Amino acid sequence: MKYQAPRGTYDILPEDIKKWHYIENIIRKLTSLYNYFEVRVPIFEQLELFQRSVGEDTDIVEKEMYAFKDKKGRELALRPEGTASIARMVAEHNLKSSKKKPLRLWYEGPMFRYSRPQKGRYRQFYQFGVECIGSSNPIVDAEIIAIGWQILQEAKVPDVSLEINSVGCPECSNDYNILLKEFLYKDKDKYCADCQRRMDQNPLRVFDCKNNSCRQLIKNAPRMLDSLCEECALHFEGVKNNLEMMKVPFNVNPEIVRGLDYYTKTAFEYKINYLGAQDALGGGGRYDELIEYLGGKQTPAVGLSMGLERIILSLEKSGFSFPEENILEVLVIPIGTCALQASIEMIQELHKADISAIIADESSSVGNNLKFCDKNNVSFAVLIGDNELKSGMYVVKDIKKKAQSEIKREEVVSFIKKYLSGVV
RNA sequence: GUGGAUGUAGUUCAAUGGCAGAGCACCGGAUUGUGGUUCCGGUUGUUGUGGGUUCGAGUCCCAUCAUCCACCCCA
Repeated sequence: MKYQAPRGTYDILPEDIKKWHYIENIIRKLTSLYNYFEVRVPIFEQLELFQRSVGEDTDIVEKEMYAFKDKKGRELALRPEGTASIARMVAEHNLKSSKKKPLRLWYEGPMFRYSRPQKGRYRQFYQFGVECIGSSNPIVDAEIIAIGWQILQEAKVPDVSLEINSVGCPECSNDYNILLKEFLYKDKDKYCADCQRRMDQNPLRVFDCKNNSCRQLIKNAPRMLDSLCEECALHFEGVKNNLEMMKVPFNVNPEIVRGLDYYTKTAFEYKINYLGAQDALGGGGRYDELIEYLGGKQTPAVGLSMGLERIILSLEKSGFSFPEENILEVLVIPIGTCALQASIEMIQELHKADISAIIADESSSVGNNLKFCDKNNVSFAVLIGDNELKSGMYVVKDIKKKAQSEIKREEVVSFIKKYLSGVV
C-alpha cells in the first residue's frame, strides 16, 4: 500500500458516518433547546493565542502543538482546543453579552494535538464545545454542566459520572498552591520520584498518585475546597445547589484539575471507567479572566468540550446500534437496452417525489438484482422490459412481502409513495 | 516524550526456515425475465515497507511505517 492516513489520523468510512450524524444530531437538538448558536472559527490561529490562553507550562502547549510558519513567516498553530478561538472571537468582534442575556455559543470540529496515539486518542480528533459568555451567575455553570450531561444521557452513553470541583480564583488558588507546596516539601524525600517531579510542575497531581505511601502522606494535605475565598466558596455552593435543582447527579471531586491554565472557579469532568486509560469524555469550567486577558472587555464565561470519538467508542463498547440512514428505497431494473430510457425517467420521477432510487446494472440478471434488494434492505423493485413497455404496466415488487403487482406507468410513484409513508 | 506487544485476502484468523491456506463477506453459475436458504465455481495477496542472513524467509536479524497497551497527559 502506497499511502496511508498519517499517524494518529483516520478516515470516517461511509458505513460509520451514521455514528457521527447520530451524536451530532443530539448536540444540535440540545444546544438549540437551550438557545445556543453554532459558530465556526478557524482551524488554525496565531501560535501565541494558544500559548497565552492555554498556558505556556501546560503539556498541550509544551509538547503537543502543531505549530508551523506560513510563507510570510507568521507563527501559526493548528488548534488544540476550541475555547481559545471562541474567546478571541468574542474579544475581536466585541460581541455583545450581558448578565441578562449572555452569549450562548457552540461549535464542533477537528482539533489537533501531537501526542502518541492510542484507542480514543488521536492527533486529529473531533470535539464539540458549548460556551456561555457574559454571566458569572452560578446558574449558567449549572446550565453548561447540565447540557453536557443531557447530551450524554440522550445519546445513551452508559455509566457516566460527573465530577465537579472549584479551582478558585487567581487569588485563592495562588494562596492554596503556596500552602500545598509547603506541605509537600516538608516531607519531600518521602514521596516517589514521580511525585517529587509533580511538586514542581503540578502539585495537585500528587493527589492522583497510585503509590500507597504517597497516598498516606497526602491524606492530610490541605484541600483547595477548604481554601476557597468567600466569593469562590459561595459560587461553588451556588453551582451545587443549581445542579441539585436540575436533578443532575454529581460527585464533588477535589482532584479534578484540568490541563488548561485559563480555568477559574468551576471545573468539571464527565468520566467513564471502561475505555482503558481514556477515562474522560470531556469536561470544562469557568474562565472569567480569559477574554479580558486576550484584549476584550472584562467578561466572565463558562464552557465545556467533549470528544466525539470517545462518545462513539463508549457507545460501540456498550453494543449500541446506531440508527441506519440513507437506505435505498427503490431499485429500477431495466430488462434489455430498450428499457433504459423508461428506467431513467422512472428514476427521475421517483427522485422528484423524494424517494431514493437507483438504476440496476442491466448486464446483471433479474434474479441477481432481486438478490441485491434482499441483501440491502431495498423496499421496492420496479421491473421494466419489453412487455411492460408495450402494455404500459410496470411490475412493482414489494421485496419484504415478496409480493408483486402490475401498476400503470403513471401510478408507480404514487403507489410506492403510499407504501413507504406507511399509509397502507 | 518513556517502556512494551503486534502487523498475512475486504474481514476474522491458520501455515516446524521448504508450493501462502480456511470461515465469513464479495462475484458468477444451477435451461431465455423473478428472491435471503441450498449446491457448484471464482478472485481474494508485492505476507505493512526496505534491507540483511540463507540453497531457500510469512517465519530469523536490522531499519522504517502503522496499530494497540501501560506511563505522561487528556478528548
